[in-house]
Amino acid sequence: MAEFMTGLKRTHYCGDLRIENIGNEVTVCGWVQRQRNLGQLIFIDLRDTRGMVQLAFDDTTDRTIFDKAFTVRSEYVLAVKGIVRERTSKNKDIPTGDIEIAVKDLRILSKAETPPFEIVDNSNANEELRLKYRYLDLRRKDLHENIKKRSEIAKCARDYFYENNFVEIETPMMIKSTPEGARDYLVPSRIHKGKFYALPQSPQIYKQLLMLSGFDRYIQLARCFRDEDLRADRQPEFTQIDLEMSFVDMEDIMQIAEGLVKRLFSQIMNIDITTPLPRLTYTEAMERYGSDKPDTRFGMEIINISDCVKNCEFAVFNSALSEGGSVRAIVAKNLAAKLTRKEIDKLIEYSKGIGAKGIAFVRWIDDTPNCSFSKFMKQEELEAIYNKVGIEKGDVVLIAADKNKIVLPVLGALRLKIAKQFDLIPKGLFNFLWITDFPFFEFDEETGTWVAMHHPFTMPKEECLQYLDTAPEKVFAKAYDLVLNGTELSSGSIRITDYELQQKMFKALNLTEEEIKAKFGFLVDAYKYGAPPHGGMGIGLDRLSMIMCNAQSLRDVTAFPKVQNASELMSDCPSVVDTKQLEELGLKLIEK
RNA sequence: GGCCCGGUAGUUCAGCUGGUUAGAACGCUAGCCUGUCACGCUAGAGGUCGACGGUUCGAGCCCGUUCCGGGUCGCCA
Repeated sequence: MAEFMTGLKRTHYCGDLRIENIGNEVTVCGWVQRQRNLGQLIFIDLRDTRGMVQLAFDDTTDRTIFDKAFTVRSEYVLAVKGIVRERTSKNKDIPTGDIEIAVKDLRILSKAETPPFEIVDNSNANEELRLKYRYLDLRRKDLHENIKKRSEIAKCARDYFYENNFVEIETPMMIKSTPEGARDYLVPSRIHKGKFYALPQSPQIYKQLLMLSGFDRYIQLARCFRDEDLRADRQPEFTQIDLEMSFVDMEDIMQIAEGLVKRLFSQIMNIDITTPLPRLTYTEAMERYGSDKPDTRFGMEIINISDCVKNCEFAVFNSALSEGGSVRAIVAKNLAAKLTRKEIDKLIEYSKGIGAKGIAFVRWIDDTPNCSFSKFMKQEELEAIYNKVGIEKGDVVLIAADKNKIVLPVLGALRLKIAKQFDLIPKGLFNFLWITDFPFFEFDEETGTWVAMHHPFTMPKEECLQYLDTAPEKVFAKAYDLVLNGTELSSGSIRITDYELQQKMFKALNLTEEEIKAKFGFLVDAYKYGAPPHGGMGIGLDRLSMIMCNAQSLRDVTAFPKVQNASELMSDCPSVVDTKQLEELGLKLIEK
C-alpha cells in the first residue's frame, strides 16, 4: 500500500538545493534515480524536474526509516523530509553535489516495477521501445530538457508578440476541407451524415479574415495537420508560430520575424544573431546551392561550366545544352582519398535515384586528374573546366548535365550528402537566410499547365502584374521563406487584397467559377467589404525547437510524436472503432 | 508506392565458413559491506534469435514471404 503525503508539503525542488541551504529542514519529492546500499549506509539519488539530490541514511537515521530506505528501488516515487547538510565527500559533477539530505521522514508514495529501459541520460535504448513507453522516456534528462526548452521558446515568442501589440486569437480546428495542397485529415460529422470537417493545414484563411476584421496584428501558436508522409523534420501534426499583420509590406513582416529570432537566440541560447538577416533570391539559391532552403554553413557551391563544354564532343553534355539545360559541377575539396571510386559510384547511384541520368567526375589523387569523360574532351576543354572549378590535387569534381530542373537539385542534394557523410558542416553555427522572389508559377510537365507554387492568395510583385496573362514565367511572388541551417523554418507572403486581382489569380490557376465559389466563396465575398493590405508567415515551432535543442528529429522536441507511418506507438493510434460509432456517423468501411 | 538500413536475454550488443548446451556488459533477484555517487564483492534467475514458410542430416546464420522500426525519394499549394 502506497503512503500519502499527509503532513508533508514540498519546500524545495531536488535540483535547487545548494550549499546555502545547509541546516534547513526541507521537504522534497521525486523519483529514485538510484539506490546505493553500503550496508549500514544508504544513499538515494532523488530526481525531479529540476535536477537531482542525494538522500543519506546512516546510524543517525531512525531505524524504521532506514529499513524503509532499504526496500526502495529505482523509479519509486518518494516524499522526503530532512535536514540539508554538507557532504563529507563532494560530487563536483552535479550542481547539488556539495550537499545531501539527512532524512528524517520518508514516504514511499508509489512503488515502481523495473522499467523496460534504464532512465538515464544519453540512453542508447532502441527508439521504438522508448516511444512505446514515452512517459518514461520523457523522464530522461535530455528529452525532458528539450520539452522544457520548447516551452521557453514558445513563451519567449508570445512575450515578444504581445509586446509588439499582437493579439492572440484561436482559430477553429474543425474547418472546411479545401483539396488544394496537402491532404486533409477529415473528421466525419454525426449531425451532417456524409459530410466532413477538415483539420486545418494552417489557419491561413481565418487569419486573413481577422485582418479584414481589423485586428491589425494576430498571432497564434497554431496546431496544424497534414496527412502526408513523415520525415525526421515532418510530423503529421505540428505547431506554427502563426502571424499576420495589416497595413504592411514584405519588409515589415521580415523585420518583425528578425526581431523574434534575435530575441529567441539571445534570451534562450545567449547567442547574438546579426540582423538584418542575409537574403538570396530563389533563383540565386537554386543556382548556387541547388535548393530553395540552402545550408550555407559550408561551401561547395555549384559552378556552371556550360561555357567550357559548349563545343565539346561529349554527347551527354551536348544534348543537355541543346535542350536548354546546363552542365554544372561541385568540388569536394580534399576528399579524393575518401571518395574512392566505390564511394563515387554510390553517389552516382544516389543521384540516379533522384532523377539524374548519371554523374561525370574528375578525381585527382595521383599526378594528374583522372577524368571519367576525358576521351571525349580536348585537352584545352578539360583545362578550361579545371580552371573554372579550381580543382587542385586531392579534389573530386562531380558534374551533372541535364535540364536545370534536374541538374540543380541533384547537385544540391549531392552537396548535402557529401557534407553530412564527411562531416563538413561546422557545429554551433546558426545560419539564417531569407529566400525571396519565388516564381509565382511552376510549369507542370505532366499536365502541360502552369500551376501556382503558393496558395492562391499570394500577391505577385507589382512589377510582374503585367505578365500574369502573357508570360507566367516572369511573375514572381511577394513571398519569403526563412531558412535556418538548411531547414525551412517559415514561409510567408503578402496576400492579395484586391477583388479583381484575386479573380484573375483564380483564373490563372484554371479554377472555374463554380470551384471558386464552392471553395473560397466566403473568402472572396469578405474581400469585397474593405480589406487592408496584409501579409504574414508561419514559423515552425517544432523545427525551430529542434535546431535550438540540437536535436536530429522532431520526435526529440515533441512530447508525444508519431512515427514514420503516422501512428503513435504508445497509444497505438489510429485504431479501429466500433461499428456503432461508424453507424452513428453514417459511415461504412469498404472491404479491402 | 520505390530504394537503403536494422530486429538475438529486461536493455545494449557479440555470435567465425551453417555444426555440441546461443555468450558478454548493464539491469534484475538474493547475500555481504559506514561515505558512495557508473559504489564494491559473491551467487543466481533470465532466450518463441521479430513471424511464417523453404533449402539442409543440421539454420540465429542461406533463400522467399511478411510484420515492426529508422532514413530517404515520390508527396508535403
